[in-house]
Amino acid sequence: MKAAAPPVGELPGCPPGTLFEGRRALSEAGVHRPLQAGIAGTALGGAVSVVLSGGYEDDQDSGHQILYTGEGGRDPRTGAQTAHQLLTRGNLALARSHLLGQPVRVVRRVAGATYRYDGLFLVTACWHEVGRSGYRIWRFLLESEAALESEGTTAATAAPERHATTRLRRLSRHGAQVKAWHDHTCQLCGLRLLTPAGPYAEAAHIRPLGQPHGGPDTPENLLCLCPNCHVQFDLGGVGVAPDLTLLGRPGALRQARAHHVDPAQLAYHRTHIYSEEPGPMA
DNA sequence: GGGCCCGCAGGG
DNA sequence: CCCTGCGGGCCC
Repeated sequence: MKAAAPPVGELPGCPPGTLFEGRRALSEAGVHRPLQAGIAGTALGGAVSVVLSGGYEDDQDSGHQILYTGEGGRDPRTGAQTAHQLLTRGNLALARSHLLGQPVRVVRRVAGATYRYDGLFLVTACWHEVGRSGYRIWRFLLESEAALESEGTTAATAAPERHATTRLRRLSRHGAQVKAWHDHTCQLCGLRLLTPAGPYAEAAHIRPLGQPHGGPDTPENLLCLCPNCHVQFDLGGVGVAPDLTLLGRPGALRQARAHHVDPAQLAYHRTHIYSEEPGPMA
């Protein structure tokens, strides 16, 4: 008999705002089981809850948006980063939540040993960067589900489009042009996906638009991709080397005469989105 | 199923 | 500030 998967989402009798005295109480209520770790969950099932206790200087918390730093690689005595953070344990769990579009319970330490359950958040971005220490750290953007919903129902919102997954994808003004240059052929795998209404392709930003990445909406920052390659590219399973050969699979980036791809954006994707780590089910 | 390793505690 | 801690995921 396998242990029951930890419950995801809202817990009955525990609405946002519920207070807990100490980690023990949090644990016994099932809101956040571990007594010390900040991330709860499994490598396959994803993260189910996180605790923000202000331990990371780099974390930013603006209420509905939280920039969360992954775990590991720190000296337990000094807290200094002394090794790369790996996509394992809690970091992998959060990356799985991103992939699965699975909500994460967020708990904040509000004073002393008092913790407050603050509702469900989605992992809307997942990337890595090299910090001042010279070591790689993983970062996760958590956004309040409630805030995302009200954003979606606000008629005034412009370009952002959220699909079934939590990947934030925005429409490009130059998408049609880039697709035309490539005749709707995927630049990664060469597929030209046919439908009765015509060939289908997607315009994929190399360096994602908007925070935290801040990529430009220009043709030089776009690729013409099939839906499968688009997903894998956005989630870091495939990258493009400086010589335009592919990373993570055989092949090379297909080019069109009129379409200049900015090497700097490909470099950004390599150093922040693409990851060589094979993942739990490779 | 058992040990091992780990962490945004908590108190002294 | 330092050290003991405890449950849980995960690998053997």
